[in-house]
Amino acid sequence: MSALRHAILGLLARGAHTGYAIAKQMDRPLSYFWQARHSQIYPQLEAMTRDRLIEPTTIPGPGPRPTKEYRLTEAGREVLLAWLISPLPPLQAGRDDFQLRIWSAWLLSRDQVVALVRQRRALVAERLAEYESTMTGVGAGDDLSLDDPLFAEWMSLQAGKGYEEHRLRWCDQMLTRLGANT
Amino acid sequence: MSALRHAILGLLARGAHTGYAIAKQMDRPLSYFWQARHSQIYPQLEAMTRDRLIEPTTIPGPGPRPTKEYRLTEAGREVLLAWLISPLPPLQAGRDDFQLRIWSAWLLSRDQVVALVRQRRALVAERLAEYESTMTGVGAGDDLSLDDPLFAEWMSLQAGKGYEEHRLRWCDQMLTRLGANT
DNA sequence: AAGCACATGTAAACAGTTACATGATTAA
DNA sequence: TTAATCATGTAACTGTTTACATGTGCTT
Repeated sequence: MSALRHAILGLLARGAHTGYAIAKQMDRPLSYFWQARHSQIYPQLEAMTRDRLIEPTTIPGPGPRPTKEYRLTEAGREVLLAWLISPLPPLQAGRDDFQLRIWSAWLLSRDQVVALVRQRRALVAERLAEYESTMTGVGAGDDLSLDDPLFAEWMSLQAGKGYEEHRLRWCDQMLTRLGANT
Repeated sequence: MSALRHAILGLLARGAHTGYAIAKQMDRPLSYFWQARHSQIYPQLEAMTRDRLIEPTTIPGPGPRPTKEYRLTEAGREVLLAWLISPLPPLQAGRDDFQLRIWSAWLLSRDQVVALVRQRRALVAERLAEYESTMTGVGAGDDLSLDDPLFAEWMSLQAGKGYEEHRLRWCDQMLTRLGANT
């Protein structure tokens, strides 16, 4: 199951959409959602229909081909739910599976969301510790010369560490909002 | 010119490396650098050699095939520098061109780094404004029910907004360190 | 009448992952 | 002697982008 499938399932769980509407949501990268072009989405909708995760109904619309509105099948909803509560993959660069799951967190119970965020928090804390131990080896930033490769590395590490700190704070904020202690 | 090429050029600007050493650096995602597997790197090194951006010298080493150490050519250095000072592409999801450039910022003058970070800051500030205007439409988070899709959207938007705030703070920190006012 | 948003698709190229394949050197 | 690390490559597959292709309905 690819991330794109999960993104589409997450969108359709909120209601029926045409391929065009899905493509429009995924075309602009705001709100931390998945990004994809319509040329990727239309074939994927075909494949998901074949796999009985979604089903189309033809509705009136413009253009040379029939306009189709897709909705989740029961199997589709089950696949989405199973993915939401499966163990998180390790942190990786680029596209973020966890962030995609959060978009569908409204389908889960409070306890399930808390468990998901706690898993995330553990992974982020681990990564943050790696950053901190790496950074003791690089130096203080103020002591480094601008034309020293270590200065550039320090800048990169500052960015990476700040990023993980943000993600950790977010987890803690959400756990507080959910009424769970960190 | 693909991002992978720029990543390899940035690494080789710091000194000669074997394909294996490059692959090792790029295999672990720490320090905000580019991620790639050796299966992507070896063919790319071939292609870059053909394009005269890098050149190999055979050195003694283990295994059935010759061990090659690559270094930048003058043309390679020029391509790297030209990329570093070219206008930043728009913010996109996933892999981050700017973060990759920062890794090679030690090759630039103070003024060039300041210009680069200011460009970034402008793009991030623009995005942050988009987040803020979107979030007024969603609501307060505390008022929303956990099983409301808007609650999940609020969580996503909180994460995205916090991310942009982090990037903005990073720009300001770096500009201060560089002795430039925001 | 021109231009834009709606709407769906395909083709070709490029990027990236996983798995296969080989073998020397070094340390436990 | 067994295992890890060094070292380089290819093949098959999956994912993503860019460009091509078509035509309606609404607004200016």
